[in-house]
Amino acid sequence: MSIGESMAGLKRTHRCTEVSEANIGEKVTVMGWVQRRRDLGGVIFIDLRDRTGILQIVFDVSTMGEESFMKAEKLRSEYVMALEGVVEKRDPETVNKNLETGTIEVRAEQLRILSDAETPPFQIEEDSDVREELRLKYRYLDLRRPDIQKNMIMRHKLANVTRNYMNEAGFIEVETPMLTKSTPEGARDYLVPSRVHEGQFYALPQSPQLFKQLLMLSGMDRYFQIAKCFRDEDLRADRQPEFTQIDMELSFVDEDDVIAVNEKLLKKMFKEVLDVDVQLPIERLTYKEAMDRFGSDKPDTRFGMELVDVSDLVADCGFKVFTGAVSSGGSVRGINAKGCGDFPRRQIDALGEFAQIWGAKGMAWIVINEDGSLKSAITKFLGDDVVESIIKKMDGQPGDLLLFCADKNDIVYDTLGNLRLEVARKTDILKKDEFKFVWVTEFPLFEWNEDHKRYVAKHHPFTSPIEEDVALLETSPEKVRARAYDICLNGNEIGGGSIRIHQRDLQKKMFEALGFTEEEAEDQFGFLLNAFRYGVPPHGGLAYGLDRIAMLMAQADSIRDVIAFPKIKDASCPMTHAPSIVSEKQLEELSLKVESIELE
RNA sequence: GGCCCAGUGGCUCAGUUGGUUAGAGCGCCGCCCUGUCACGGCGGAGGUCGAGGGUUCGAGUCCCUUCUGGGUCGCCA
Repeated sequence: MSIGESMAGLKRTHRCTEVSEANIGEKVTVMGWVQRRRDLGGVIFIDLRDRTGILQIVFDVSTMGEESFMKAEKLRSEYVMALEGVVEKRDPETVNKNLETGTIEVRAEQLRILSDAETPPFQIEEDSDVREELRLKYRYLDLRRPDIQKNMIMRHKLANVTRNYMNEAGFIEVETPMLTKSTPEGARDYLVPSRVHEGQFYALPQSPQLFKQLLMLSGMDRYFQIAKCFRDEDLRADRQPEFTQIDMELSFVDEDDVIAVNEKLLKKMFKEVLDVDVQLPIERLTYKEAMDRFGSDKPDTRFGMELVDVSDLVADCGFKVFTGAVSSGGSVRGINAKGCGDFPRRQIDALGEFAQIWGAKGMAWIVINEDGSLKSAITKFLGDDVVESIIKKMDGQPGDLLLFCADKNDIVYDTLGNLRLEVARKTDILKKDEFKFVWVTEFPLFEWNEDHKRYVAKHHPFTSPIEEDVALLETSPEKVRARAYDICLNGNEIGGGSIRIHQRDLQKKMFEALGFTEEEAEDQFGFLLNAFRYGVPPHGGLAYGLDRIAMLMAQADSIRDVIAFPKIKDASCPMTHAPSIVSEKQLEELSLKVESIELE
């Protein structure tokens, strides 16, 4: 039979670690969970836990009487108790330096067991290495663990700092609809059937994009929202189907204005949440620079190992793989893995296999031995002069490992960009407590989609092209640069935005370039085009992935560690078992029929 | 959808070239213990080795299939 005493007549006076030496001699009432029990016979120590930490309670048979003591003997892990007692200073030899409250303890006078508890399926403790499957099934217990609670509190601070800053900076928080219109462009939508409109569907927002633009048109001037967003795509360690954006939009601004506001926000966030100083201004790279130097549009700038273009050096050498790549419009580039010349052959081969994930047909390499001699399968094809010039250009020193990729440019970038990260991981040079920001600007406006055989917007269709490139919209769309910018932190895209199109004609031209017919544009975005007839301020904005920022701040490996109730890989919830089948009656009301389901 | 990794008491793991009755630590239960804080001591319970099939005299171990979870590529305007 379960125990569950009333707390009537008791009022909590302190949270666990709010009790301090200042309270010595006072009677206090504390409540919480039993973290640990140390039963020594005539005296029992209980570590009482709440979200603030641990407080030691002493039950002493000689001072509290047999009957009360017998109740204390029943206490077990995770029981919920209320306790009245007197705060005492501990003897010097019994001080626990590991506890915030280690110099005091509470001598129990009256105990109530508010709730008993079954033994939890895993121990509630910090740095638990229980498998995540189980943790998520019992997430409500997992959330009792101090490190996850710390993450939740940190996330709260992050949101709170953001709200305060945005308010001070003149932003108004406006809620936008969760039930909205499906737009096939972009990620898959989560659809919500309408009961009233038979056969029709709402979509959950992928972002408040169109609404925030309309709010600018409405004269809100500066809007922000901490907004839930939804995308029905496959999950990753840093991707959930529902996630939170810090979303903002500003009127009468250019790129520099948006960046200035956000640099101050980032500085404040990291100062107030982590006490980390972000140096302003944050470095800016154009997309082209980012790709040329780091092989990535979200470069990790915590370390060098930048890409070096050696195409001109090898264009006429005797190695067909290299000359072929150059003559067909691609390139040959390399990275210098400093001090990795001692990698065993097996590890170099593993890097070669890794390179193939990114589409490279192979990976050439040169080891510069400590005595200056070379080990490589390709030097004999290149010729001494070429090898020497390559090593010079790449600053090859004894003990270095040079890695090369020769292919079409996008494959070279992808391969070397990822090899660069892989080598960094293998050599353990990435420090999670180092925070390196970088803006990446001037993204291409479009990218070619091979499946659909047309250009698609790289950011979204409302992104303004750079003015001098507008003429290229009809002739060579691939060359048009966008007034778009991403903010990256340690190789993660944590936010992105753009200056939007505010001219109706240009917006129409954009839809044309994307292959929309006038009817399609009208059907999907008619309300926006229509709104644009009525006076639009130039505007732009940005949206952060709040979960990702929280993850990096918490130095967590997964976004799930900073989300209270995350979904797992197949987008289901192991605790609630959502999604689930619904009753015939519910389907009927929605005029829906499920054609076939696999029976369990 | 592809590839890679993992699955052995409640938890975390070990388990040799296939060989007796599958082990450890933590947790749990009982008894003892008045200054512990990873309390200690003594005793105890707890396992269809993810599931199914196959090879074999014999399978936790080898093979096939499958399930579950993680990572990743595709995908994510």
